[in-house]
Amino acid sequence: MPIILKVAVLAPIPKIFDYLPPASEPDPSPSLGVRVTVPFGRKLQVGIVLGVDTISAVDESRLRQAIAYLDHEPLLGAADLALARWAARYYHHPIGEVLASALPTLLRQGRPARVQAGIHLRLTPSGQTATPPARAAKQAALLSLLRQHEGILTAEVLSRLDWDWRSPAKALAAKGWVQIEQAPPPTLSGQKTQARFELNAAQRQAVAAVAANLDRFHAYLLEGVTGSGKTEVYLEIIHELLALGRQALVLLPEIALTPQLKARFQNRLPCPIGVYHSGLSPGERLSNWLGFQRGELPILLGTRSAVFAPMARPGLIVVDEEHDPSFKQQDGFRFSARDVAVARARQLGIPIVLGSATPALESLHNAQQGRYRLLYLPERAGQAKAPLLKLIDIRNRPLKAGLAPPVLAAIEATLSRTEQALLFLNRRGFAPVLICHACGWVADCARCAARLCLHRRELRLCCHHCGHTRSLPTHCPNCRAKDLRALGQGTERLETELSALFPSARIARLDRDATRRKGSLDKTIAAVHRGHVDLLLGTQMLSKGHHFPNVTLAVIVDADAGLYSTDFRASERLAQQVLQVAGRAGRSEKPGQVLIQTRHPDHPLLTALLRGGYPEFAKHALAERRTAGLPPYSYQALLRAEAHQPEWPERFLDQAAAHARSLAAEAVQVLGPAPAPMPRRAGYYRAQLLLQAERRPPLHHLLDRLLPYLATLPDRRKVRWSLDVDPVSLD
DNA sequence: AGCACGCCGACT
DNA sequence: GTCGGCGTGCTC
Repeated sequence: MPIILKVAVLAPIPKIFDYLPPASEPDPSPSLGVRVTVPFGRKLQVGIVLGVDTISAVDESRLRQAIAYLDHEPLLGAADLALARWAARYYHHPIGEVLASALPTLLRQGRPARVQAGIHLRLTPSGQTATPPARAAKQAALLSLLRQHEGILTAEVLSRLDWDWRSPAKALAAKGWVQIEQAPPPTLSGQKTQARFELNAAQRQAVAAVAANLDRFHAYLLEGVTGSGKTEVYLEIIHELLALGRQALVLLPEIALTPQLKARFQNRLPCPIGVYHSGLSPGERLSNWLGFQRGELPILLGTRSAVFAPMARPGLIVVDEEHDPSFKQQDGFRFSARDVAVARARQLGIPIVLGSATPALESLHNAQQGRYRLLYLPERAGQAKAPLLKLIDIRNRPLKAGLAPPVLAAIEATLSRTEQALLFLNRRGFAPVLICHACGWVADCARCAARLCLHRRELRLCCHHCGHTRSLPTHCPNCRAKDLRALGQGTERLETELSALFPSARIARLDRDATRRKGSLDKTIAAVHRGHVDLLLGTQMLSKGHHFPNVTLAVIVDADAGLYSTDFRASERLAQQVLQVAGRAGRSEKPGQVLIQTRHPDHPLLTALLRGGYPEFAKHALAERRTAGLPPYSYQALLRAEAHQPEWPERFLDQAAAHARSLAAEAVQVLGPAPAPMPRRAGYYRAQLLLQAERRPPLHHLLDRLLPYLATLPDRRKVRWSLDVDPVSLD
């Protein structure tokens, strides 16, 4: 009887391939989940052994022999493989790519599952007194860094440098000024943990609810306004789990949030804490992934790719800021880390806590349906008072810097109390439109159906969709007139105009442009904390995570874009952003005020938000969704296609739609195809087909049969197409 | 995804 | 007469 390996090659091929075991291995039958190198076409590939069998559908003469196993012990256990299979099926995505996203890059490339000792640099005595070489700037920089860091640069510090330190280090070593050493594996630092926090009644209840059921799957939605102490609840539950010897996986939407959460965890929990996100060096990612997989690290804090990290002793999954759209991957394998996390917890039989001040409407609906248990934290912990929301009707008001008189007065008053104000404007750049006042010409992107945005400091026009930039014209390319005008307002313009209105105020801006330089984000935030900033303005970067205790006024400069958008989720995002920004204000004993500028002060969603906060908003928004038959009252899948030729995407989707309609009972609506909301991007014409159903099974059943059909369409090669199950954005 | 094979235009 | 364009199809 031959032994046949069922191998998922780590490539986007929706197939499992059969191989004969490697010749070199004494034991031909490996554990499932080990990596194996196999000849694949003309190249070698890394794959995962998903099964061992004695028969193959492929003729035995065509089977090739695997080269070698890469692991003695499987990297992915039965549960991890089952999760990958589930995700591949649910998202209709090739299992090989699902598995690839479950592994750190080094393992994906076939490198050994071993933690490499990190390299560190040590200053030698002669190096301490050496004069830095004048002609080698990098060497001199390393020397001065070493002197700043008490003579030692660890692998962690070195990996954060954005220049190549290796050859200068070698040069310094050759001079005898520096020693290059292999660091021992990181050891447990002597932990001094803070006393446990005094929980309030709601927090205690939440902890008790979860702690009572640590041995089985249950999903909890922890809804608590900013400052109500959600983190303390996580910490307390994890504390209990650690006592049981179990592990916790904590997911965050963004890399930027990991350092502060790690610091809070470190302060309170007497154990090492691993971090896993794409900002780490490949070596660090590998070592933390392996540490968690082997059970040496009790806690792993990571972004969405961490959801697949194997757990040696599963205890708990936490998804913090669960409403955040960043949990949905927006290309390739389009999974929702939040939803995969729930599936994973269910499969492992452990609890999962989804935390947010502003839960996704999907999650609230799940709670209402009894699928999740709602844990509510109503009050702000400590003495902090909830900020007061107020709508500012800007219709027919004279605006300065885009701000109405009452807003300007509030800023003035805040400054005079030497408190800080925060302004949220979700549009970077100086102005979103450049128009010729003489002939009406508008600066358009050549490759997108979009306007170019004016960036005045750089004297450039930029496309925010494809990254294309060009220099700012001095006169109209159409009529040669010199009267080009900037329409609309971005953060750069707001900053300029604010500094004219408040000349003595110290103003800082937080957006992608202002924080492009490494470390400048931290610098700005530190300056705000030290009170060196009076007015802080920026995009959604502001609304994430950071606490600014002396901010007592927050201004939402433009709420209207979120109210009348083609995207049905825009208002949900607006409400979430308003409250997240509001959460930055008045955190300590100082009450905060939030002013929301709008031309629609009677809009029912805004008035609901003001009347009863997020819960009231959510009630109305959910009612709207139910009436319109939109998620969470229906389920969607979006088939997208794009091509350089304008007619191809729709032609391809027409065929897809025709087939879908022939397959679909009335249980699934086939909507479209239609041009995408942005019909051209980066030179590609884009169209989409929306499939919607009241229940999931018929939708997935349809997809199961539609996708193989698409693979046979001759026109599929004319387009780039992708399927997005549970899309969060329909563009 | 790679990577070949394969059949039609501008060059030594 | 060849080099090379990217359309088509396969990878156990």
